[in-house]
Amino acid sequence: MIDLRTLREDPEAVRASQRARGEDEALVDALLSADERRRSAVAAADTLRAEQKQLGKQVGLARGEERDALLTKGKQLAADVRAAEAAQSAAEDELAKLHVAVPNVVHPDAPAGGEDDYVVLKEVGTPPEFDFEPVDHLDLGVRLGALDIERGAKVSGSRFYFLTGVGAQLQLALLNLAAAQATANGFTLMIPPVLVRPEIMAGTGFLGAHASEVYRLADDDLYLVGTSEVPLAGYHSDEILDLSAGPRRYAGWSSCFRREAGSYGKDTRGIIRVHQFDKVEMFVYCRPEDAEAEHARLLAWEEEMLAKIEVPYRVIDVAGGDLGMSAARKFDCEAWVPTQARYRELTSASNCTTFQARRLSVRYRDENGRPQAAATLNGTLATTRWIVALLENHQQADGSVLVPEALRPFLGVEVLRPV
RNA sequence: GGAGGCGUGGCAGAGCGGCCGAAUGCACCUGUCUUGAAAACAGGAGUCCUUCACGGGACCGGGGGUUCAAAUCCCUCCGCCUCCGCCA
Repeated sequence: MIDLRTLREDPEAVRASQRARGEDEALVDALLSADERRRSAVAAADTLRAEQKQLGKQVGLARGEERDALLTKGKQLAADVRAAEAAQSAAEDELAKLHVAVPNVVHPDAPAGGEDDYVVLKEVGTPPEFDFEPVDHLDLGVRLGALDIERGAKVSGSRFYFLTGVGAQLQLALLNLAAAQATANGFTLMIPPVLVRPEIMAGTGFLGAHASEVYRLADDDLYLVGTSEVPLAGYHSDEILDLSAGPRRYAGWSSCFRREAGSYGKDTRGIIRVHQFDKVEMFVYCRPEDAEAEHARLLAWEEEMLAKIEVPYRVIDVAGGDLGMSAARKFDCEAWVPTQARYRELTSASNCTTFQARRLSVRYRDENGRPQAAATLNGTLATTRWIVALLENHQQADGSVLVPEALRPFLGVEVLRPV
């Protein structure tokens, strides 16, 4: 949820944000007027309640005729209060409905526009030159005995796969490398639940426009998470955190589940886009004034990981229309995929400012001891998809794949060879 | 799956339908005392909404009901705990 105080003070900023996202500006004014109506409804109901409270005290003391008269008056007041409360609650519902529909206010420096309007912030490394025809990650994976898509489909359907032998080991090595880096940087490693309650899923902003992306277990009214961001954001919900010592940093290791609804025909080959994958994700709670600096740190940590697996990549500043509901700004790192001759997303670092925290009621005490909404951020350290970039960029003519130096201690071998 | 119990402030734990935002203890903060600390004593201290402010209102798991009036009575949902069974 956006901050209504900020909205009242500077509605134009929110309108500008809606424009940057390519969304409806009128929503802003509808929200403003709903806010106004709610506040007057609250004031009216408060006044009546105060009156009723006073009267109630008198009834307790009165006797005889006086008491009867007061009771009659009380009945009338009770009806008035009931009506005023109904009006208040209607106004509150209407406000809430509009409130949750407004996405986070886009950072003023984020590019406006849609998916293709990103800005490239930098490119690191150069795409490898092969003196042979490079093979894609699926063929490589099959030859290495690392990947079995056919049986994945047999057992679970399309977009499912088995990581087999060295494939499974490779993923563990990647995730362990990520977990080790996170731990070394002061993150608390977490293995969270991957099924969450509706209010947690809603609080993270995934039940809005992206609701169809989320698996739901109807019988139990639980949702399968698409990222450990969800349980980690819920971890401190309804709490007042002590952030005086700095940000709280968590690294969540979990399986992630995505329905990939509406992506028919996209990335159908291999493990680029799948229903289930594993990920180590950084998640941070901090004071709002520290969020932007923390966002830069998350990006730096992602780049540190990419450097360790030695693949060329670029960093993009994602445009407003492609941000998702909760993010104010998002930096993606995209690795070079040789057989596609283009960059593909490997990491994503979002600054959600106070948007998620306000929904989930995560607060901290400011220097005056007042509770305030905290800021939350998240960023990727490693996922199953990284295997794609790793295999393709480090392949050799004989079908073997060189293991990057940093990964060797975790994998135990220097080269993966065809079986 | 079956049986039972419980949900009150940071924690523990009281609470005849009106005088209960709520006793008491612990923890906490501020003073006094002390060279300093401890102890003792005095005081303070929840969250949310609303208001420029004074103030007003809401919150005793959630929702609904009874009543002039509900932490207290009724219904319902949710959560937690214990025991038995089953599974791993």
